[in-house]
Amino acid sequence: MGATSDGDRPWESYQTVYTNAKAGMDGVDKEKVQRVIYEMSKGSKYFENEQRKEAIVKQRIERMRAQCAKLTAKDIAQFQMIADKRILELESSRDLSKIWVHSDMDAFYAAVETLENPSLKGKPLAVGGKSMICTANYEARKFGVRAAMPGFIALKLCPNLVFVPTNFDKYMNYSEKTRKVFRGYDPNFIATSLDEAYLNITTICKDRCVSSQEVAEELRNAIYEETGLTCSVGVAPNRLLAKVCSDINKPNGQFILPNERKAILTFISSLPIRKIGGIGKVTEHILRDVLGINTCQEMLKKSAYLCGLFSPCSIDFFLSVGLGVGNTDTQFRLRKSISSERTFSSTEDQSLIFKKMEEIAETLSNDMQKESLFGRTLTLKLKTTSFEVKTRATSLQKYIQSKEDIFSHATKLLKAELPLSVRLIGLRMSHFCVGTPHSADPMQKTLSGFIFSGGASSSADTNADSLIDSEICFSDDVNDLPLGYDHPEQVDEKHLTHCTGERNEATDDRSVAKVCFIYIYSFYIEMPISSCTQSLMEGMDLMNEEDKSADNRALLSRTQEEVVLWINDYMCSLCGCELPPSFVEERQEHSDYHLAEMLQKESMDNFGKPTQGSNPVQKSPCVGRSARKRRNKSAHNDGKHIPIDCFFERSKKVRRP
DNA sequence: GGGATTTTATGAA
DNA sequence: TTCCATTCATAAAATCCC
Repeated sequence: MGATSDGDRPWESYQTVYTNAKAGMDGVDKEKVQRVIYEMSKGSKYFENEQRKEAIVKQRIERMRAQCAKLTAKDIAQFQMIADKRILELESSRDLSKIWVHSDMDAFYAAVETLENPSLKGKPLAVGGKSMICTANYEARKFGVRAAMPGFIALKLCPNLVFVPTNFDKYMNYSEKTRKVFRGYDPNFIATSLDEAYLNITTICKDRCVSSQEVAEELRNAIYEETGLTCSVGVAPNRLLAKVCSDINKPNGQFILPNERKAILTFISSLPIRKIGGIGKVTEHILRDVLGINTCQEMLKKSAYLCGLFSPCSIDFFLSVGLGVGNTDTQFRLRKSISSERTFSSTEDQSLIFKKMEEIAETLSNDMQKESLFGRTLTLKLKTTSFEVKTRATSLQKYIQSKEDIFSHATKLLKAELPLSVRLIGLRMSHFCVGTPHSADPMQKTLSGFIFSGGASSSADTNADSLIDSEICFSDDVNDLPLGYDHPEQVDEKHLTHCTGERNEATDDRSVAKVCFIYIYSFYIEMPISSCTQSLMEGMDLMNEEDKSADNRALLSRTQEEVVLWINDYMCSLCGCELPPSFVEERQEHSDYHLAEMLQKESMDNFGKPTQGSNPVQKSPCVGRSARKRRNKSAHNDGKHIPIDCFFERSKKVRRP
């Protein structure tokens, strides 16, 4: 098959992400672009690695073809039944009641640069460096220049190309202006990047009795008035389709897909699969070369084969694409990892490699401090001189954040890989502990909620484990310990005996919670436990017996009331942090955070005792978790959500009919 | 053997 | 003359460990 014309036109087989057509590239001489990219790349280490990866994909395609060929008529009939059943289920989940908008700024970074420097107007412009371009304006796109293309190739395609370095502060500033406008149409809008967002305009349309077309026009005008920049929008009954629609009349245009099943199916029928978010170079290649699928509608025609080849998750995604069914609810995602990586000229010099890694550890640590994040899984990423990517990960006993901790654990990972010739080093932290609004675990009990609601959760989780599983944990840094203690173990022991009399296996979660609360309280106000234990313990015990003394009521209400006021029902009055109304748990936790802050401040006022160092609350008292196994790891996956980018080959252990 | 963790691959902006 | 980024999410496969 494929290897036909490689002799005459070798560039035709060299496909990269940026050889795919994008908005504004209609009149481009694709063959010329492809040839230039090939000529510039040929023979490089990068090129060789791309060929290696391409060969792996080809093998995969061959494997899948063989798998298809083995299917008997009976197999296919069986898979067709499974597919039809799933199609019916997905069809019945079709929701046409919502109106979604996808807004996408036109050549955002380039447009901002031109707005601030009008002399750039009309010139082909690329934002980014010599090694990589972030965005190209429409003048540059006529030459085949586009995002994710290395600068030196772009310059070859367009010798008059003007380069402007990126300036993210500037883009963030303009992005915030657009978000101000979005908020007026949907306070819970979903921002997916600096220049893209999804808005649910169902309510706006209904309340104001206007069509989605009018709202879309108004929105684009409002964005232009606020920023001086143009955007394109797509309107559709779900996010998957809205995203496709926003690309149709780019730039400075809009496309409305009505909320009618027939219109959607017509729209989908001829739509190339590559237009769908989540289907990239490899998936397109596989679907085309294995099953001959080019359009979304063909997903349904080949549904039996899809069921025979892919995982349930991928099948759901592909069939949804065929039906034009997509997500219609507003769901918020919390950060799951944070990373930093740098590319440099290849080196084998080990002292230099460690020096680079130390710099990255510092950057990462600083970024984590900005968001008060502590993580327990550290991943080292290496890209060798031959462009091969390796990752090495380790999960730790405690949560870390400091540069020293990150660097020392990364060093262990790196040492095992030496000797090495690398061009990139990266570090990533994940598995965060709670402590700030942005790192909240949705399953996490809130501090006040846990203590004052009696602590016990639904059913099984009613012993001291809940504290460990809830990831309330403490620093093992001697400097962070309460006065009079110098070892974390000593603290645990002293606290438990001091507060409960003796360490008791039968300790219920409520008393553990009390101990924990007193610990945290004493920790925050930096006072010996003995000075604050008595009254607090009494207070909580009395409350338990429903004693309604004024003091206890005060303590209770202080903890349960909303400490935070939400401006416009969106922004925290105390710190400006933004949390939409639907972030119920996160808001409660955020409130707890400020409560702890207030308790600390109050204690300073009362006792006139200055705190040492920076704000202890800010320090997020974490770290030091028991080695015990975690349970209910993925409890929040309800199985209904279809991730947009799950489309992998079905594993070997696939069930046969 | 099965759950947890690690590694690789894909995709998006 | 040089010569292909960074950050994040997620799924599947591979491996580890009890």
